[in-house]
Amino acid sequence: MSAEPPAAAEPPFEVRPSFVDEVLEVVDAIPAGHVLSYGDVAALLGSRAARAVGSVMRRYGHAHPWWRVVRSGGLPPTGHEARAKTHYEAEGTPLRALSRDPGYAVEYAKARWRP
DNA sequence: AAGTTGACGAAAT
DNA sequence: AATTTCGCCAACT
Repeated sequence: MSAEPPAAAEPPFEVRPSFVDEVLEVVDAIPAGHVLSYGDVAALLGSRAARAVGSVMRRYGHAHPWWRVVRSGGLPPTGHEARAKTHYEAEGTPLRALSRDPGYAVEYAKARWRP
């Protein structure tokens, strides 16, 4: 018998109908002076897709407080280091000087938003 | 339609 | 410590 066994295994997790909307909603909820990492945003959605969060932010984040989402360790978004620093100083986000890389980073342990 | 890329991240090498 | 590999999901080619 030849019938092909599709063996379609269903995902053990719920399928998110709109990952994009949920990402933007979380970002919009981060209070001024605080930050979340890309991975944290994904984790709040029950996912590990930190990269997908970055992809969403690049295309749709322009109308949202994109500077409140940082990389692991508090490094600002790639390609917008200087732009983000202006926002952090205006919001009083705790920063830390670095001797390398963009020259500064957010003090993630202090600035991290805990919902 | 299938593969590649990308504001990422942690673990393995 | 640096580079590579894998994971996740949307957008682009």
